[in-house]
Amino acid sequence: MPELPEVETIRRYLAPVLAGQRIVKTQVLLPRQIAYPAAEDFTARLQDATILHVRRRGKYLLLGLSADLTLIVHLRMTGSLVYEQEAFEPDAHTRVIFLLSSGNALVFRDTRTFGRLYALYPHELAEAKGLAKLGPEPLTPSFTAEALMEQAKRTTIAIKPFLLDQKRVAGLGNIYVDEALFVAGLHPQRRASSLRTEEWQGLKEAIEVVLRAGLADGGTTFRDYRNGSGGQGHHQEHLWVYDREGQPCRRCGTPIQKIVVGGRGTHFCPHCQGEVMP
DNA sequence: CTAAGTACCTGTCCGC
DNA sequence: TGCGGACAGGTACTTA
Repeated sequence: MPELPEVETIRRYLAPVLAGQRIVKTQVLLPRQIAYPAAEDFTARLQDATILHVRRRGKYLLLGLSADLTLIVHLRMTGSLVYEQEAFEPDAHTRVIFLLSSGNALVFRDTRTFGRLYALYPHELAEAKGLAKLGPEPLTPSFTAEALMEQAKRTTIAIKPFLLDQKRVAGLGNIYVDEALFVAGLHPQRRASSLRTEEWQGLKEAIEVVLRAGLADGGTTFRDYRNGSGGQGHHQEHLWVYDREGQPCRRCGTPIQKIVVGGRGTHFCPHCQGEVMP
């Protein structure tokens, strides 16, 4: 579900409302979603910790706590993290509840239960397997066309799975990769190593454009995504290609096609997005 | 090392 | 209506 714009939307809402609050109690309803440490130790570590700040890296939410602890949340496909200000009853998909000193609660819900939570001390950060390996963060100066191009020299894969690999760029998922490739005018099955210098520059800028557009709309909600206050995003109303199979391209009117690339459903305009072999 | 396949889960939708 | 199968926004592990 959530990609960089969705996770960042959640972060922006939660950061000011959580800062300064103490975790009064942690209730783990589905222990297997606690990746590290074991659920009992997880709750013990968090007991009475104060939330200092809320940061993000790629699709990981990083809550900096007192006592040098970091509460890490990865929402994977269907997770949500919502600040509940009314009295609430856990529903069928409520997995973890953090009761806070304000009397409100931070609630982790997850239908498919792929999401993972960690409470780590600095020397344990490698327990969050993907976190340390993340590539450059888009929307920061570390993200450059040159770095992308350099990565592509050593691979034979198509540009679509290339961009989905979090080690190459952090935070992109299936929606925004399809959107970025449309904006850049690149066919998803092009070999990454076949892109010319100008195409890498255009792709880098397209990634920035689609991520900023998603952020401006508060993310994309198809079904499960909710922002930090439980609301929906609106970017699904402005997508170029994703989930638009058979509908006319917003640029040229040609029906959007859906194919499978790297095992993932892939939407593109056969007219606007060039050739597989340029 | 890369790359591809599979596993992890629940829910929804589509065709029969 | 009911049922089986395909598919879904992501990652980690295994295998070649």
